[in-house]
Amino acid sequence: MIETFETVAKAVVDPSRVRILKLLENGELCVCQITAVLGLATATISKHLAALKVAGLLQQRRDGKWVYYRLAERPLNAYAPQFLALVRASLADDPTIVEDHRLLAMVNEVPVQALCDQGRDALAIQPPHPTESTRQHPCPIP
Amino acid sequence: MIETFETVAKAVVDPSRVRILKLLENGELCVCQITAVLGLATATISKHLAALKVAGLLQQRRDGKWVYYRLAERPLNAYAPQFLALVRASLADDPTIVEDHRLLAMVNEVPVQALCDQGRDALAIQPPHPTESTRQHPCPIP
DNA sequence: TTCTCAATTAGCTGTGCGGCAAAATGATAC
DNA sequence: GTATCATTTTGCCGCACAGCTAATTGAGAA
Repeated sequence: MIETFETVAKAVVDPSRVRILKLLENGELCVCQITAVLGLATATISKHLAALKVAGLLQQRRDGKWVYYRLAERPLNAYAPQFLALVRASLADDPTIVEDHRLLAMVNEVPVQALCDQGRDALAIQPPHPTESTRQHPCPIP
Repeated sequence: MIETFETVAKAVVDPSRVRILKLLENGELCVCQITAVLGLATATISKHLAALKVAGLLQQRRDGKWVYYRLAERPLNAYAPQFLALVRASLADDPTIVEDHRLLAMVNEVPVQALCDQGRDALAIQPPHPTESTRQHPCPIP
């Protein structure tokens, strides 16, 4: 009861886990995709994903050598849906979340294989949609 | 943004703080009343109350030498109302919460002054509404 | 079978925090 | 003014956990 509630609540306390949940609102993602966006060690991401899964917030699917995670669409415990709804209704305009989604858009332009090989570097050669924040200053100061 | 969210979420992670929130759903309570129900050190309760207040979940009122806390009825930050609603909709049948409410009923039978003087012992001499769990066994085994 | 490699697990370190006792605070009573 | 006393703050201890690197796992490729 209260232990289950605590487990789910704990999953939502950590900023990294909230960022993962917000990313997955757009659909399932491979572990290396999440890793590329968050910029943390693969082991750390994996541990977070395990915690979110235990809390009943995520589900898992294997495809070849990659593992995809998605938001749990079926209530795996009494509190998961309510917390998911709360997160979904929150933080859409948070700077970190916005930046994560921008990186996610870039990640989606790259084949998963490239991400697994090069990690975040796979994004560096992918500026086809320049935005205000990524656009180079015309006269960079040395 | 996400820091505020984290602060409120953190307040809901700890079981003791959830128990306090559930107690206050019935109306405001004095610090020593909460202490008597939870059975923790006064300093610990005070720290929890401060955290809940900082998170925008509680408000404070002084009456004589006692301080009363109540659920924040006006949104003090963007996420407090949603978390309060989630807690309110949860754990009504949790054993710990049920027991807390039973103790709260006993606490309400005792003047606040008695609680401050004797703490939880003030409840021992107050069995006017015997329940299954408090009723004495007719032939106590020595 | 053996090799490869994405993902997980194990082991470690530093930090955050819940619990308590003791000291400080501050409003009320005298 | 001083004393009392509910509450808060401080200082400390032990534990839980986020992060990392290194080792292990296990599914697909050869």
